[in-house]
Amino acid sequence: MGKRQDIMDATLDLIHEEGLQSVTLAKVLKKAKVGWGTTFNYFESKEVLINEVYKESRIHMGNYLMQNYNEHLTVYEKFKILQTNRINYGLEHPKEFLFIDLYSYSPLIPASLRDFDAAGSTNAVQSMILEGQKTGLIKSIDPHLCHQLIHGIIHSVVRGYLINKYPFDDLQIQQTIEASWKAIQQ
Amino acid sequence: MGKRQDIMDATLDLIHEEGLQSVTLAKVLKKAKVGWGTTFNYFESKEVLINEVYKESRIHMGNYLMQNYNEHLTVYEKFKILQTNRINYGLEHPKEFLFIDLYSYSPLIPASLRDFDAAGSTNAVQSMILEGQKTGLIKSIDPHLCHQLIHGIIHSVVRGYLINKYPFDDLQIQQTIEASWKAIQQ
Amino acid sequence: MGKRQDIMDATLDLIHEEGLQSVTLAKVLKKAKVGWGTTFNYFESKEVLINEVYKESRIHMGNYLMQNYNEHLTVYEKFKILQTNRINYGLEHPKEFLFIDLYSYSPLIPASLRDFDAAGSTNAVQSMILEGQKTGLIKSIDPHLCHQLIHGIIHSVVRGYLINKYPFDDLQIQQTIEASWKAIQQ
Amino acid sequence: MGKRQDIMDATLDLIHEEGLQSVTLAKVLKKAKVGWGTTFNYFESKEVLINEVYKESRIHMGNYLMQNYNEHLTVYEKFKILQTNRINYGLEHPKEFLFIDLYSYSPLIPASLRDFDAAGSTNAVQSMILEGQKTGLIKSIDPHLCHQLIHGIIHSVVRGYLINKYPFDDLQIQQTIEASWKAIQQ
DNA sequence: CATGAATGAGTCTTCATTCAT
DNA sequence: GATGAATGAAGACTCATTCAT
Repeated sequence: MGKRQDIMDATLDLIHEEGLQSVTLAKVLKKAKVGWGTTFNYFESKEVLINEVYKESRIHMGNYLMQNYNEHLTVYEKFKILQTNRINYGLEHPKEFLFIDLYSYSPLIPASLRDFDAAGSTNAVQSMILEGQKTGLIKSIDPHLCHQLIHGIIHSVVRGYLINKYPFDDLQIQQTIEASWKAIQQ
Repeated sequence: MGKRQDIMDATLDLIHEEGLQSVTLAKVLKKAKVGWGTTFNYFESKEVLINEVYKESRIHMGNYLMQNYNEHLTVYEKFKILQTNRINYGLEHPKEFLFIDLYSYSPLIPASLRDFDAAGSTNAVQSMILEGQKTGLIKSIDPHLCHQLIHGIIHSVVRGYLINKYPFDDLQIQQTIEASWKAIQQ
Repeated sequence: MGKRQDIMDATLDLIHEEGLQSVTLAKVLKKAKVGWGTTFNYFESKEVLINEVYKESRIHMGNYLMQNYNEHLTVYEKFKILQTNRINYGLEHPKEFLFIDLYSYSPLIPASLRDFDAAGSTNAVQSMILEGQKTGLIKSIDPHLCHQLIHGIIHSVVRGYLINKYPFDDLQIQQTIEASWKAIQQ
Repeated sequence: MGKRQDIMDATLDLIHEEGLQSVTLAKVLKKAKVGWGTTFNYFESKEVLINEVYKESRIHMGNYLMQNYNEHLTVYEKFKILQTNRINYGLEHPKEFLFIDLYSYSPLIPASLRDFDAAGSTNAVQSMILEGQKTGLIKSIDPHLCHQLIHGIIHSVVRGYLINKYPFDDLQIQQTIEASWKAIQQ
């Protein structure tokens, strides 16, 4: 049971351990304990495999980001939940988090894949921003820029933690979320 | 004179156009219009070539970041200059900017190279943060975290612009710098 | 079945025809009618391939040298059998014989490979010499020198024949063996 | 002084230190402290250079072998002088001795070069054998075979010494010469 | 004469992909 | 479905040779 998943798991592990460019199918199938042919039964090429892993990670993260989120919360509550979820996702699932970050900006990624909105989380962030701007809570800056800004803070800070630059506990998490809120607050 | 530079320029161009992993020496030397042997006369391996390009870019950016900077400015002036310079560097030299961002977090980079402080700009940022925290202008958060935070905003926002997510003119630049200041302001 | 052996055979043929230094994998795999990848499925590098061919040749020769040999023969009978076998091996298997001679003295060979005693034939020669010296049949000279001496005669003479310097039939074989015996006889 | 000789000396040194196949012109000209162009001013190709080094070594050895030799000595005296000289040449000039041995049996050597009789030493050995056979001192075996036999003993034994298999002083030298004489003595 | 930058054919090696079993 | 032997295009790197100065 689960050869397909074994292959994807092994791929993500290898990306995390050795980096995307040094992942070879030979390593993947050795780690996943499957044969050459099996791999190609499930994924028609290496590229497809990588893209599937990315897609799965995006869906996984997308769902995670939407935890505790609902339409009826205040803007600030939405903001806090989305940012907290994003941080926690990075802390709990660093492999997926870093791979998404890396691959999203790689020239190899198909545009359609990069832009797809898993679980509607991108849309949630956008509408939270628009709502905040309408009510005067959030500064009137280009919503995409605003999105990139608060998103970028989280990724940068979590990435810095993951390569061991500094401690990152509850205190730092609060500070980071507050900083990102101040950054865009009216 | 100039073959060495031709090779490095061609390399950086190719990294920008096709991504680090799809840079092959064959493409580089074709673009630089030199022969195989020539490449190896100047760089003992492909790895060395990439590292040299990175180093040169870091030095270039380091010097750029220090423009108009001096010890006697106020904390806020220092902050503004360093952040503005970083943005402008990204806008004027996107190839170097993106490559530095990419390679700095790649598993291929030698640690010594990643951590070297070209032109003292890293140090300038650090001491600006410490000075601001001492005078109560900047929040008391881990200085490395603070550094990563304001650095990350710029990189994220410029990177977003460079892949055409939104317009990015004087207004947006001001907004970004202000946002990054608010993020860490006491 | 037999790709591995095809590759080794082609390698030995090429070494014999063109010399060790002009053996390229391209020639080997063309002669063996296999693809590039196949070669590396069986031998992790060219060096390993050469060493395997050497090892196989040494084992082959080692077994051949021990034909008709047993512990209970007289010293002279042992001597005659070992020397005759060595000559016949050279005549029947010139490719292996010359390659062993060549590679054994090459700086490329790993010491462990050079010194391994395939089929115990080296040991057999040594103990034959020691036994002969104890019974007074063979002169009291350093056993390794003695070994090198009688071994060297055979190799030199067979090698001379193989590059067509003179006829080499039963008569010459007898003369050579007798000469090598007289050389060390008390 | 003598760029040409510097190059040849460096070549022979390198052959001795690293083996014929790992000698590159780059190493030679670095060791000889000359430029690329200089090398090609004196030797039109690498092959020519190697052949010149071989030729020079052969002439050197040829002259050495003829030391103390003259037509009027007895057969045994001639034999002893020629064999002793050959051993001493090996001991005093191992680089040339081993290279000659190696290259003479390499498939790369031009036949004309292999067969040329520097200083007439080959001829001296041949006529010594013929004279000895005529007077009944030496066995009636093919003169070329006989030549190869006594030549081969020396090379094998000296080569064995040079790679440190056993001590080789006056005693062993005498034993070796005597052994080679017994081998062909009537 | 002496030099060394420039060259590219040739070498080993990697790795995604195919296909017969 | 599962397997892995066979493959060859494409990669980095070497090194003898040329030629302008």
